[in-house]
Amino acid sequence: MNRKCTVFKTARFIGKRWTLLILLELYKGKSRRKRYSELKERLINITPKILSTRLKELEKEGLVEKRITADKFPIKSEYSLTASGRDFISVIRGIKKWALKWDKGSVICENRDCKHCEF
Amino acid sequence: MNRKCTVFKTARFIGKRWTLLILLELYKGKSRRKRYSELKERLINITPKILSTRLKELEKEGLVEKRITADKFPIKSEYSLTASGRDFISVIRGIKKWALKWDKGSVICENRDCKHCEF
DNA sequence: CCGGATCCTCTGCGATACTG
DNA sequence: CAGTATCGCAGAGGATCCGG
Repeated sequence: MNRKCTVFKTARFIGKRWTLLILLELYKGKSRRKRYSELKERLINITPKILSTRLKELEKEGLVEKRITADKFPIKSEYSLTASGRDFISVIRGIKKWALKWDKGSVICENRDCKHCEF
Repeated sequence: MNRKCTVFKTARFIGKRWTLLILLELYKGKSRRKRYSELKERLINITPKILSTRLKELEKEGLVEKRITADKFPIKSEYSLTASGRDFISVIRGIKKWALKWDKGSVICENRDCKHCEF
């Protein structure tokens, strides 16, 4: 396994800031589409640059699908999880399961215990 | 989930370079202990600084156990996976499984297909 | 309303040299 | 043998302004 390895790249990928949060936010609504502004509003303190960067990365990796309606104003762009994106949630669940098993469960996420996180 | 969240921290953690490789190297020998120099030799191109940094991080996170014999020369320090470290391999397997499922399986790891990786 | 473009800072990581 | 110390670069990430 080197830096070309998919597993390694995937690990680096999900290690980036906001990536998991964005996936979670899209997952919360199941397959419902979310507007860019909607995501920005919910992801407290995220900057527009990072959000658009991450969305592009996720789109490129095939976890997120973008749909634009440019025919009429205002232009809307909506994002949703693809099949692989939804499937990826199970990977995150694996991480969470491991984290909760080996202590670390006391840490809170935005004032809620990890145990009650929607993941 | 914010930057204090364990899941998020874990994700960032495994996203660091060499971390997975070190865990794999320690896993290869099952519970066998590995010397610092042994790890350095096997992990091609790793610098001593990064190796010692990662080992400290892993030790701090409780995935790796260090044992030193300083009573006689030469000083030996040996590393091995803890129970949580061994358990973490399953998380990596989850990542691999996902990666192989959604294409990406064609990428090679040090001239071997991911499918044949020991993880 | 949805981003792109810029600029700046800060950290990760690597190379090299050195030490108890 | 098992690490530190020092330097420097490149990329991640943030703030802010600009444009279709």
